[in-house]
Amino acid sequence: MTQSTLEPDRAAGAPPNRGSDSHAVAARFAALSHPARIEILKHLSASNSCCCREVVDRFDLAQSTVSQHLKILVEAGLVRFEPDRQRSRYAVDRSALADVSASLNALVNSCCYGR
Amino acid sequence: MTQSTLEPDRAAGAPPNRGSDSHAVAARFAALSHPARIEILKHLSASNSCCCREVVDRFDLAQSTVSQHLKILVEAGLVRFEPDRQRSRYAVDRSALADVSASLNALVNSCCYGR
DNA sequence: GCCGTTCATCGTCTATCGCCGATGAACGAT
DNA sequence: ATCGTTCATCGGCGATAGACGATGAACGGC
Repeated sequence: MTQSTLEPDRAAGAPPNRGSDSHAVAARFAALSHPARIEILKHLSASNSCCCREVVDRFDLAQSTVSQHLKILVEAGLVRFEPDRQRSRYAVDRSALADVSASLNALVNSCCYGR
Repeated sequence: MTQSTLEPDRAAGAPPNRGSDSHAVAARFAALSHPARIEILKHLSASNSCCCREVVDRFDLAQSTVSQHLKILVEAGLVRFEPDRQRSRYAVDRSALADVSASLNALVNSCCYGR
């Protein structure tokens, strides 16, 4: 819906400019667009990897809420999920995060290349 | 609402990590979390500054929709607005954009400092 | 003075977000 | 076998996002 003419090179079989597809980039930013998720990311990275519960009693959010936030981060590819028995492991995907950063840098550069 | 314990160092008189307040950062990412707004940003920067109309007939969105997107970008501080008669001028605030990029870099670094 | 253009704003609609409590599955420990 | 813990998912609720058309103000040109 509403993808309209935003991505003219979308329908074609072209695998064009990886890393600067507006939809993909926007989706990643969306995952970062909530303070709770940013804090969760920090927390995850501080303690190399966490289970859900660990996050839950750090921030006072309901377990279901935290689970959802984690899911969003996972689906955005920013966090890797490893279902280890009960203690499912959530860990920051540092390269993915660096990737987003690179995308943003690219955007900033494309906005400043002339000067 | 729901700011709860997300910012543990909020209530104290501490002026702690300016520039990495999760709320502020998240708000900027929110502005970037829509493909149309990313494309608009690119367009704005390509043609140094634009009026609303110019953006409107580049992307096929209603004028009101574009106006809203621009407003969101302005309110996020990513775009500067100069009401020049009819042809209101919208221009990317490059330093603000660089700032967001820096915030994200900081986040990435804080996620990778150990390795 | 009158018309066309530009644009911000309002009202409306639908879809999604963000939160929660409840539920049920999976597993560990006793 | 049973109980407690962990966690993903569902359903519901209020709020917000994103889209549009319509409206009215401001201005330029005729």
